[in-house]
Amino acid sequence: SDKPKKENGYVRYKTKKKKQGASHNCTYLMHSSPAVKSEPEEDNGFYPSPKHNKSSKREHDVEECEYKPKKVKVEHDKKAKKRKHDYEDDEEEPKKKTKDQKSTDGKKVKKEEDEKWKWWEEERSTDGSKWRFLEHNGPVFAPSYEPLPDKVKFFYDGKHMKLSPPAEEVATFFAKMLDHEYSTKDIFRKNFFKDWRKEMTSEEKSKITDLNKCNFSQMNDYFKAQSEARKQMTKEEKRKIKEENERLLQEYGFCIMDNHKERIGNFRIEPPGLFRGRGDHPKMGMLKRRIRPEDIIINCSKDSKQPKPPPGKKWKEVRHDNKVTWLASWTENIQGSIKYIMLNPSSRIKGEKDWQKYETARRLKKCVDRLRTQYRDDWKSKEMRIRQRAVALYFIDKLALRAGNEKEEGETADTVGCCSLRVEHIQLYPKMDEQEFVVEFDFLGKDSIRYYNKIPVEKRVFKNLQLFLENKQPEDDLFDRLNTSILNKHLQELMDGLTAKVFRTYNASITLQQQLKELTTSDDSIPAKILSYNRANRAVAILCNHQRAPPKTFEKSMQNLQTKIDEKQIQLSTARKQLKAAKADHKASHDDKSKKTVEVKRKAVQRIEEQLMKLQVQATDREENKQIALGTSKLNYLDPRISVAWCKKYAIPIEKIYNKTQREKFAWAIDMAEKDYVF
DNA sequence: TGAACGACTTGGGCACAGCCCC
DNA sequence: GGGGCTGTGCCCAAGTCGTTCA
Repeated sequence: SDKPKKENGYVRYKTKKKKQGASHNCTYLMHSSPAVKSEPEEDNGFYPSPKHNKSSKREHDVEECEYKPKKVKVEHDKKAKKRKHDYEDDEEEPKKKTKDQKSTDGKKVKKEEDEKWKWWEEERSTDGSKWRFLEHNGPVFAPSYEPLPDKVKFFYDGKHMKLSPPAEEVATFFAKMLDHEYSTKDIFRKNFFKDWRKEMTSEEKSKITDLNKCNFSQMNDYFKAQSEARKQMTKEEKRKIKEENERLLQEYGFCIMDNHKERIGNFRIEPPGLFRGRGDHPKMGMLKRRIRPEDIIINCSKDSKQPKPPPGKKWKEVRHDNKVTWLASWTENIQGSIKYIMLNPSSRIKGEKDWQKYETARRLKKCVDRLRTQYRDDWKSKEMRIRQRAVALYFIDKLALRAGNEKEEGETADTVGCCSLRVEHIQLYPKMDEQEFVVEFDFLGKDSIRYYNKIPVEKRVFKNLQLFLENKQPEDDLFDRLNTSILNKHLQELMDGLTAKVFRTYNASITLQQQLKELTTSDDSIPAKILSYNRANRAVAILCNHQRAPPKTFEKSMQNLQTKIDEKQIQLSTARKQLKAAKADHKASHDDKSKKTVEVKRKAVQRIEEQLMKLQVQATDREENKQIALGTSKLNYLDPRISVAWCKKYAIPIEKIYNKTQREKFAWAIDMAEKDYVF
């Protein structure tokens, strides 16, 4: 029997939660489960197909000669030397930079030169330091508050009331959000009002006691008018603003890191405002306070020119920690977490990490079969904790679920991942729609995005889930003997650097590679091939549950596209008739002029056919993409070398797949991947 | 040992620049 | 030249995971 011997007083691992856990469960399963026939590996599109597993000689060769930092951390030097060697055959090793890195002359490093900088061909330090030299100008602060003009009035209980500047500023935050659904939510209003009162003078506090009696409509109208005025600005005014932004970017948007001018990702400090959490966030509406220089910790080299705080102000601290990558940080007041200013994804420091991430996923590819065999075995373990770990890992692998850290109740929206799933999030169906052992998942994941899925699982998984659910309440943890720390510790033992999230990267990338192989036809036109690429990308986005709200203009834009298609079809039929007539004319006359006309008409038909096909492909793509966000997987989960190789193999310009920013981020991959690259 | 902290990646929404079409 | 649409980049919230603290 699958029934365990029950044991009380087990240790709970979920310590952060205040909720009571399941009343009891067992630590050891004293009776082994009946032998369950091992089911064949299902081909659900997530696992590599048997064909894929048997990597061909060619694939093997490619992998052997590639840029593969097997142990990225410890063999960085060797890797770099090997790469250097790899490049010697076909490419000149980049010239060594000779600038004095300790000099602020580094600023003079030309942008053009840096755009071409191939950091991936250089050796990196192995001592854990992230940089040797770092110089920057500090962050840009939010503009200070400008009081409203006198004509813009605030009313309380129907009477005009002049607010003190601090109270007025916070009131404007709310006034700006009147048209947003947020401002109607009880929690939002309650939190806002509580924090707003803290900014009021004692007189204001005694008068303003009910948010429902506050009238912000004049403020709201004022900001709408301002926004409208911005849209109506003359070209000259717009140009001036653009120039000012460019000046700020040039002054604060770059830093010098190890001799190279690097773009900073977010050099502006977040302005004050009302916190807008996602989903049912208990803190929505709270006041995000203004960040001042006294709140900022600056990180830079000891020997660099330190950023100057605004006149009369001081930084909280200036430190020189080269074990971290951030340039400045501050603590925000809502969650008490630290916010950072860091480099742009195109920077060396981010690129290296990204590259390393995909190399770890590729290492997983090599041992994933062994891991799968092991967790299947573990489904039969005598220990409950091992069974839970194995079933959770199966979900993470098969469904690309996130790890699911514990969260403090009442601090954030109630969302879960794999390890934090609760009984109420799954339903078991021994039989459903002709399928056996179906598990229905329904929960809110990251960003309160709903995850809903019904999947048939292996019998042993199903039986285990039934066991985990025994004697539990809906709000109890499904995996009460497991948390992400335990899971990751286990994974670390199985493969160096392996964590739950590596499975997501691995499954995403391998799915893209398989789908591209399956969907691409050499004879297809470029738009058709791009449709195939987007479909492969889409398969990954669906796997990772990357959803988006359908764009507000979706229906209209589809309609427009359909109108264009209809018009094009009419155009095509006219062109075809003309071609037919021209052919008949030529048949009768047999002269050169009519022959030429036939050619012209034939070309016209061809051109219109192509245009029509392009529009139809576009419509299909857009329709299929209605609620799917491709960006996240493209940017974070898909080894860019797969896409680059695909482009090279099918002669697709890389610009069709990656826009400018993406090309900058993936410069390393674009440079190194050849058409025969295999993930 | 578990909680808290810190550093970093991942994520969807939205404003707006810029392009296209009339 | 103007209006509308779309893609891009920014914004900043919300995750993951390793380290430090008590």
